[in-house]
Parts: sequence; structure tokens; C-alpha cells
Amino acid sequence: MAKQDKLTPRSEDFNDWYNAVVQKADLADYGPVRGTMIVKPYGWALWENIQGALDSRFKATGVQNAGFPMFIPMSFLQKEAAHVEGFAPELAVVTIGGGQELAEPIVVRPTSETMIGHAYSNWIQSYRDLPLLLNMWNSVVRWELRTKLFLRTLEFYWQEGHTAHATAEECDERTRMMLDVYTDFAVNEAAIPVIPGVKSEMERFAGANQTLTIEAMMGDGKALQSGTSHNLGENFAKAFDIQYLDKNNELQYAWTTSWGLSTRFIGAIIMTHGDDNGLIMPPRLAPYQVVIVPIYKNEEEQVSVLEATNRIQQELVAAGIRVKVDDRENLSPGFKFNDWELRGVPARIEIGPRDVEKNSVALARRDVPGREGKQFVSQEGLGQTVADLLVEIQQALLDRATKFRDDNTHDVENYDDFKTAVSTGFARVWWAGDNADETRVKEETKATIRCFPIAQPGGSGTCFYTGKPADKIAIFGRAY
RNA sequence: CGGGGCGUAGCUCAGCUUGGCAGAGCGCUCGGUUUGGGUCCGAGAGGUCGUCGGUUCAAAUCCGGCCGCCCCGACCA
Repeated sequence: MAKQDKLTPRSEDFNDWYNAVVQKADLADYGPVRGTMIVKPYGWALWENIQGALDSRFKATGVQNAGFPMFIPMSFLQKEAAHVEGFAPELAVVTIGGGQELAEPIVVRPTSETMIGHAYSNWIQSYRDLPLLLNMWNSVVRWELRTKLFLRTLEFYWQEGHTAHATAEECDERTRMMLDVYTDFAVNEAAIPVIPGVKSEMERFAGANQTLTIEAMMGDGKALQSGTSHNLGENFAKAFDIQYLDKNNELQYAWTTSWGLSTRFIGAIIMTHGDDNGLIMPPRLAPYQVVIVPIYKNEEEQVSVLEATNRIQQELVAAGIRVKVDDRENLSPGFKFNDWELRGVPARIEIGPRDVEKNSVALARRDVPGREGKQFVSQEGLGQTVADLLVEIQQALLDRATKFRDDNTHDVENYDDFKTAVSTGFARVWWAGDNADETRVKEETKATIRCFPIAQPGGSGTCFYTGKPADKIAIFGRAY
């Protein structure tokens, strides 16, 4: 195996790097229908860890999981004007069932607000029925024209939460609460320093009064919307007649929210942390946190090395660490090192005859390549040593990503500087433009308002584009 | 849907200009060898050359239709 084709360096062709890494790291493959994706076990394991981290957070806020049909009557979509207008171009529609032409076409859900609206209008009669807090883990279908593994496929996996409330205040609070959940998850589980903020009117979800988002910067400086939380106001309640009697026996419309995070987030992890050697998984979400590579020349060494390997594996498992032992025959250790680096396993333990003799192991960290990242440590207390290292790696990834984002985010005051800024990253600007201005900026620079950050500096300034007085700052960037 | 590129082994591709036995590297299987940063040797398996038609004694190769995929644009979690 003299030379196996290497990854295209990220700096050379980020897109090519991404496509190669997704497939070579065994996360996913293309499905037979254009734009569809097969998620492979390693990729799905990552998704399961994402699900676990989110699900427990949802439940901690009182949310329960449920399942709803993937088939939605076409007429449901049409009940909310903005909603149908937004989704009509990308619907998959079933017109034949069981060999018979259907009386009414059935839509494969692109999202479930309408199905939820239907159910909630039946379930909600009284203020005592509120709040109603449900979530579902499912897949949805949107007929996208241009697709890319994890980032945009015809079908994708996600969770969609749907809540109904008695008051506008509670609704608002829940919208914000779920944004905070996503932010906490992204920062503390995925080590991705997202910017929580408010979407502009143009980027708002079809049918929402307000869309909140977490925006992340990828390794090429482009933005990725990584999770969203929508305040739907009374829009869907009015369209689906979700009404309840309040304490004064007066009929009121409910206030609803919806919020989602998809397998797109896997793309965010890949593009935030990966390097020229492949993936780097954040330890808290990594399917395998440590890989052990045993090294031996002959049978005698094999026996003692594997004995030590098993013992160490058990100790690490007992310490709550997710461990993979690579006992594949006929593959050299060097090959395995590269292989697991490509797959992004955060830490690697090498055990050879010399280690058995000296009661040590070689411990390498994925985020620091080469010799610098490798150290020889005692087998004594290895569980704790590794656990500590994983915490350190998690923090280092967050620090590095934060620095990268900050280094590539620029405060600008004029259009020329703006264009320079968005060619490599984000521009942070005072903004007082309208939709037409935003459209023009997009046409001229490909950059859009990613969000108005929740954390506003206060005060006021001058809009870089219109020259008008502005009271809020916006983050602009080119987006996936 | 507009512009460009491409369909040959599981993957990456050569062969096509000038028609004449279906190829290489990687991967896979078997045997041996090796193993502390992408081991080496040997033997194998594997293809209706996207598809339909045309030209020809003869088509992966020339001509036409269709289908599909990739990249760039418009649309998007």
C-alpha cells in the first residue's frame, strides 16, 4: 500500500475535501435517487449522540416525544397562506395510492406545523390543556434542486418541536428557551461557537412572526444555519382553529412555536472542526472517544500486548469512555493511525511490547497532529488520564473554533470593507436597510443577513449601506 | 429550468482522435511476509463499456435519440 489517495487539502478545494471526508470517514453515502443520502452506522452513531444530548435537554423543559403521520392532506398546507407559498415549490406529492388515483393529493411532510395544527385544534379546549409541549424525531422531504450530503438532501432527519401556549409572553419565552437549548448544546456538546440571533424578515420561516437561529462559521468562512426556533404567533392557531376557553370563559387563540435541528448539524461538526487529515469529532459526541491500536511482531508479543489491551479497554469502559479496539489483522499500525485520524476519533492509545514492559502506553490527541500530540503515559490511572484529556480536547476545539470565528469576523463601516469581510468570513455592521436593500446586497456580494445577534451592543450607529441611522447590528455572511 | 463537464471492474480513471481479443492503479478474496506513522511478494475473483437505435464484415471507439450523474447559476433546514 505505497500510497493511498490522500484528501484534497481544505485550502485547495473545501468542497472537494468535504465530499471526500464524508464518504471516506464512513459517515454517509449517496442514495440511488438524486439528492438522497444513506447514513452509515458511524454517521448514525454520531446522530444518536446528538439526539441523546438534545432529547434530555428537551425533556428537562417538560417536552414529551410523540409521532405524527408523514402524509399530510394537500389542503392542510393551503390553510396558512405564507406557509404554502414558502413550501409549494419543494413539495413531494403523492397522487396514486394502491394503484388508484387519489381524490385529494397527499403531501409528504416538509415539516409538520399543519398536521400539528390539526391535532392541536382537537386536543386544546381549555387553558388547562396548555401549555402543550411535544417533539418528534422523524424525517421530512423537501425537493431541493441542489443537494449535498448532510447539508441539503431531499430527505433529512431532524427533530421538530411544537408547542402551544395561552399567552404571547409564554410563547415568546418558549421560542427563546429553545434557542438557548440549541446554543447550549452547540457550544457545550459540539464545541461549536454559534451566534444566537434573530432572522431578518426575508430569511424568516414561512408562516412565522419571528425566527430565531444559531449561526455558525464553517472552516471556509461561510455561515451555516444550524438550528432554528420559530415564534408562530397566532398564525397557525387561526388557520387551524386552535382555540381555548380562558379563566374568564372567553374564547382565545393559542400561541404556538416550532423549533428544529437536523442532520445538517453533522455537516456543521465536520466543517467546523475538520482538518487536512480528516474529521475531528468533539469528544462529547464522538461515537468512539478513544481507539486502541495494539502493536506486535510475533505471537509471543501478541499475547502480552492483547492482554494489556483488554485490561486497558475494560478500565476505560469502566471510566465511562467509549472505546474501540482496532484488532484488524494485516493492517499496519501506521495505516490504522491514519485511518482513525480520518474518522476523527479524538484520542488514540498505542500499546506495543515496549509499553507492556514499561507499564506505559502512547497517548495521542487528534487535535494536535504528529509527534507533538503524542505522549507516553503510565497505565496506572489511565481511565482518569484519558478522561481528563478528552475534557481538554473538547475545550481546545471550542477555543480554536471561537478564535477562528472571531479572527474572521470584522466590524466594517463602508461597502468596500464589507465586501472584503464577507469574502472570507462575517461582517458585523450597523443595519437600517429594508428588504430591497438586503436583496441588493445579496445580488452584489452573495452575502445575506445571517442574524441580528441577541447580544446587541446597545447604542446606535450609521448603516454601512444606506447611511441611515441604525439601532441594531447585523451579522452578514455567505451561507450554505 | 439555463450554461459547462461526464457516463468503461466496488472506487479513480486510461483506451475513443485513426473502428479489429476489455485495460491500469487502488480496493476485494486466498497463501505467505510484515507490523512504534499509509508493509511487501505471489495467485485469483470481478465489466451486457449508461440505454435504445443507426452506419459497418466488425462499434467502448463513428452518428442520432433517450436516461442519469457532477460542477456553475436561480430556490433552500
